[in-house]
Amino acid sequence: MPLDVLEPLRTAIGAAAERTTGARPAVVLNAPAQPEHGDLATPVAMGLAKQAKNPPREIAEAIAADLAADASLGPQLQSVEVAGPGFINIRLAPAWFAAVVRGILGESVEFGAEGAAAPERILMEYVSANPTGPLHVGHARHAAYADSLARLLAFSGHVVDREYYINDHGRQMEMLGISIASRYGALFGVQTEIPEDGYRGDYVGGIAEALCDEVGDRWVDELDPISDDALAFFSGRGGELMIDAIREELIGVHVEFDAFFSEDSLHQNGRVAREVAALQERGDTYEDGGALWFASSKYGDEKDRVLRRADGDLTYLASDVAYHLDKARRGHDRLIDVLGADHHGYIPRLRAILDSGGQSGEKLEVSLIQLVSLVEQGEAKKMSKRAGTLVTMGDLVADIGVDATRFFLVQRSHETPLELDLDLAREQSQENPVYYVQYAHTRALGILRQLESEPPVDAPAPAELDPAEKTLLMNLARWPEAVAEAAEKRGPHRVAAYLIDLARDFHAFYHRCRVAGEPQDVQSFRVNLTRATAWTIRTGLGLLGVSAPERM
RNA sequence: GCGCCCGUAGCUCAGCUGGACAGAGCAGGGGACUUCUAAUCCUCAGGCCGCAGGUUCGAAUCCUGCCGGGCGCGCCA
Repeated sequence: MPLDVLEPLRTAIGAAAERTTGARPAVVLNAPAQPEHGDLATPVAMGLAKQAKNPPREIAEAIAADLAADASLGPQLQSVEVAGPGFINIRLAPAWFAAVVRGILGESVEFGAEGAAAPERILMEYVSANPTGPLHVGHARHAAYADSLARLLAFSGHVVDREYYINDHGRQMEMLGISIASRYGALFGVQTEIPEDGYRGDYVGGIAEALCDEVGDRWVDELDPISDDALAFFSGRGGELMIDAIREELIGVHVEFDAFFSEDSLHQNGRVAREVAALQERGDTYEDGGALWFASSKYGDEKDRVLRRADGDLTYLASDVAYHLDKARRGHDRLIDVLGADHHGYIPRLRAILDSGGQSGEKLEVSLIQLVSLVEQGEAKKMSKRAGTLVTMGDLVADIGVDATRFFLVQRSHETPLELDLDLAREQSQENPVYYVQYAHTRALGILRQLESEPPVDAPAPAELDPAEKTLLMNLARWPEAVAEAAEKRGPHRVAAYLIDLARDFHAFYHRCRVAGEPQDVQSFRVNLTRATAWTIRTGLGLLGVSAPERM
């Protein structure tokens, strides 16, 4: 069970409302911006005013009186007041705050974990870049977003499988093979042309050298013109090396997968052909203009789509029929595809595939990631694969580090285009919010290092609390809610925002409140508060794949 | 033309299943280090929350229309 420290209060308020008005409302509790509005406030009376046909203030007064008399809360409430149009403002006693800290530190499962209302088995697919070149900053955003979301969902109690779909079939792989073969030939003095849309990056030469180490001059005599066997070797083995490199690079930014699923394997083992045939048997296809069409509009797509071109080649969609049905049949409750925003129009046909195949299209959920653009010296940086001006994920990480890269990329909602100022990212390395959060963590550990012994978790509350202590604790109390919301809304950026908030409150607490050397009860409470904060920051950063250093 | 996303402080963006005077970081002004690390804190300044209507006791948040920007609408992948 997750610990939601506010839940008992919500329940008590709901019960009080029911006793006084007969209706049981959903209770919203907020920490007011104005300290004179108390520690917590609820607008619940305003919502009840209409159906109860009484002025909101009157209802609020009744609920407040009932609440104040609630024996189960007695020692934890300091005061209950009605203010404004009918807000109920609650001031909590030190005993409540002490109970919260105790709850956080003494919980049997991790604080804030397993908060999902209904745990699901979820299959996430993300990055899935062609193995024809290194990952660029767009992939980096996908990776940072999806990996953080996966961690978040798992933390919330879901079972998450992570998969990378390798687009290793078709023309672009041949291009890669030809490009590598050309560079391979050059190592032996054999000059061949790299086609117009071939790949020219340095990495191509690197792969050629690696393959040369593997097979020596085995293929030198089959390069001009290139033989089928040679092409198969250079595309196949080259793609494998490329995927290895991509996997390594992702591990470097703490992004790992449970499986790498090859598109080409679906063709090799006949799955694509079988699934297309099954589609035909179901009567969801037709021929027109020499092509085979998927009648996806039957399932809500805006128009039908080609499965097999007039020239006999299967389209990318045909692979997706096999792949998505395969995924859907593995028994997950939900499939999450993380795709670029330009794939928006692709969603209805994916759902159509599932519906046609007897799976539910509803199972599929797509997170669309908006574009990352780079700005350098005040101008949009033009990125082109052809011109070799692509900024790779590796470049970015080398520039600003893994922690800053991940935090930067996941700090903003995936639904909004991200403009990343390279100069700023470099220069601001020290000012980057990630350091702000990390520093709060090291500060907390610094305090704890001073101690000779740990205080008991159930240390009694001091008679009075500093406002900074209260603010910090109220924010800690929000953690389970923040996690649950971030998971439900598929928005890991909320965790980043929460952590910046928490770090700010902790820094303020640090400046106002000494910990070591205070009277016993004060010190014990503050130590426990510090422990709870350190734990929460470390956990939160972990959900973002960012480290929580002990010293900086 | 149709679909999706975005439009909030000088800049980059949070907040959007409606709640009390709109937030953060950066940039700008002024302060705070014999004290658990100043990678910090405090403070000041800075906003027709794109525009116009509507719903509501209450709208940055919901609805409609418009304006501006991005992306997509292939027998490409």
